[in-house]
Amino acid sequence: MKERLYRVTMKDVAREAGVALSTVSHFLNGTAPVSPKTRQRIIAAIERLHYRPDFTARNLKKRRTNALGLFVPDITNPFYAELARGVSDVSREAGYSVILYATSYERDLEEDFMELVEQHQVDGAIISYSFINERLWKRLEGSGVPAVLVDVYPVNDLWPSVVVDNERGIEKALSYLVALGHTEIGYLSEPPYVLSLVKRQRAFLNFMRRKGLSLRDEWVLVEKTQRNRVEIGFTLGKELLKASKLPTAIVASSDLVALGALKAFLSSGIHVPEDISIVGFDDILLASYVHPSLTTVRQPKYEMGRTGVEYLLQLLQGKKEYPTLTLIEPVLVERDSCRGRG
Amino acid sequence: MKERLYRVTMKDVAREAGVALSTVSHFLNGTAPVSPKTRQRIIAAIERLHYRPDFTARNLKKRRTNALGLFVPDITNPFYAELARGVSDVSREAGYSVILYATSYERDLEEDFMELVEQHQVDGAIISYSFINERLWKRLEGSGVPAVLVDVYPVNDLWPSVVVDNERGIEKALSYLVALGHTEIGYLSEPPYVLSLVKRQRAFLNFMRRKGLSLRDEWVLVEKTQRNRVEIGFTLGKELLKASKLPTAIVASSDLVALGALKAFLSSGIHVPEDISIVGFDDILLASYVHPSLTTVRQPKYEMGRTGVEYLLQLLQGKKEYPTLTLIEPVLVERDSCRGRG
DNA sequence: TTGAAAGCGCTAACAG
DNA sequence: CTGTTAGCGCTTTCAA
Repeated sequence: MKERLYRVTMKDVAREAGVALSTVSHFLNGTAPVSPKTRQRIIAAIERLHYRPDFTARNLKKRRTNALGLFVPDITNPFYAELARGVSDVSREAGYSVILYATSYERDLEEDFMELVEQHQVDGAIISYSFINERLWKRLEGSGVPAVLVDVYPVNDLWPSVVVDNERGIEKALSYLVALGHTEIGYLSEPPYVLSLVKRQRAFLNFMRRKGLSLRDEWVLVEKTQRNRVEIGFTLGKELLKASKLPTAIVASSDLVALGALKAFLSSGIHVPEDISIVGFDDILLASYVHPSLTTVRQPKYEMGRTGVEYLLQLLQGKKEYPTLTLIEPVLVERDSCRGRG
Repeated sequence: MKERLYRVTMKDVAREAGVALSTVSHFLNGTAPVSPKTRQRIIAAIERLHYRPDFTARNLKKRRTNALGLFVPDITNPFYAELARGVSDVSREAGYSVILYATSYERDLEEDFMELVEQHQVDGAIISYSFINERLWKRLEGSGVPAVLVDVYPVNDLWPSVVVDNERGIEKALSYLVALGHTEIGYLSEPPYVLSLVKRQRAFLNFMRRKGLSLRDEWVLVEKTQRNRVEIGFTLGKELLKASKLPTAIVASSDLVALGALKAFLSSGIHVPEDISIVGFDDILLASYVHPSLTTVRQPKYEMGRTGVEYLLQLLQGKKEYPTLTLIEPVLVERDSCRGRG
């Protein structure tokens, strides 16, 4: 074992203060009343010795880790970054550390994460990543570690799930476009590798059929391969421009895809919103700062992160006063990327 | 203490395998040779019992935590998100967890972070946040916890520091603009609350003076209050438009500020790059996806994160084979936000 | 090669 | 109110 600086322990404090070890512990944890005099002596001793409790020891005794694991596909995606902020804030308020697990969409990191969980390196997990693999969910379940799903639909009734109402979001976007007079509407999507994306796409198709709006194959473009979201949007946008006829508006599966498409249009001399209107999904910070600023369906990411952790904290206390599925109402944020038709 | 599922411990494995506790440990850690037969029995027992070592106990014994602390001002800032990815990847490769500490620029979280460190909840720290407060550096120093600075200039010679060569970056940007024929150049900056930003601003002024280029007060706009970077850029951009005469080009202190300024210009009918050229700093992912795409000075954020952790891992092993200050060479990335003059 | 035993620093009965 | 004591699950001498 490596040489280390001498560590001040509770034992030292007890000796210095002339009291028993347990008295110090009781004082520190408030688990038993301590007389004012001993209290003073303990405080003085702690001060003098610069004592700091050792969390590892405390955690071993209490059979916990004081940490929560956050599992996201990509921390550089602003959606997850905002989510992480919400998670981080509430966790800290509750005295927990958050261990970041960002996969960069690499499959084998899922296994690493399960190791982390099974080795009890976290007390609970916030999962914002849909395991395609059913086996991993089972493994997580088997670990006995409490978990919450954020932006992931329920997979069992053990874990609460917090997701935005994706269908509603798409419907709001489409209703808005229709109200503006649009009838020829396209849909650009990243690979629908999670249920949220599947639902958005399905909601789009359903709405269009229900309203009897034309639905062309060349207007519904769904990327197959997993890669940078903006690049996907750019490629799909360029692709759309090859259509025999352009739709007058498009809905994108996410803001990043919308930004990519926007760039594709502008760089091809297509004006937004004059020639084509765009609605995004998520409302990342940058949506309001591109030109034209992006009209989009807002997901309250920060709040979703907060809510997720709040549920998790309840789970950790053995309570369970929340629904299995919490559907968050999305909000349409009107900006400058859409224009009326006729 | 709360009721918990029964935990399989090494003791159980030992009993199941019919060997001593320490033999199992030796096998698991390779600290002593184990005969093939006992090896088999142990493996079988582990398998049968679904045993997973408990890290808390191991850590207590080894006097470590197996975690690294990452301290950044704002995880939703793409610069730090990319950095975090680099940090996260290397840490995990080395078997460490990374604890995310994102402050959202709140001052009191610095104290929280110091608590984390002093309570030995991390084995080392990656600091990407300049404490204004000298006291906090001293406190970190006093904790004895190894640290590295990333995007923060050295504060002592205990901790290695990895920063981009900010002066060179600004000079590259300006040389580029000058080569394009620009002589009237402005500078928009977020609050220079860290040395990197001070250096950029200073480098700008020095370069301009050295080249004998005109330097107007109304072209050098530096925000005073800490807030959203893009909003700052937007405000400053609008502000610049009030100048008696517009510069033909501007350099921004960061891409986010540049994006805000770009938006301000475009929304005021000023064309980029026709009317004014813009150079950013950082090269965040989105720089290439706005329209026009942003010419910028690239900081290799991911690599800086990696390098920082690599140094930290060395520190943790007691080695120290690196310079106190590692200056990373910035790269000018030409895109579409600049145009030649005359 | 294997095992017994002494803790790592702290909490929590339990007794006084 | 204060002290004694038995571990939490694991690593690591030290002996056998």
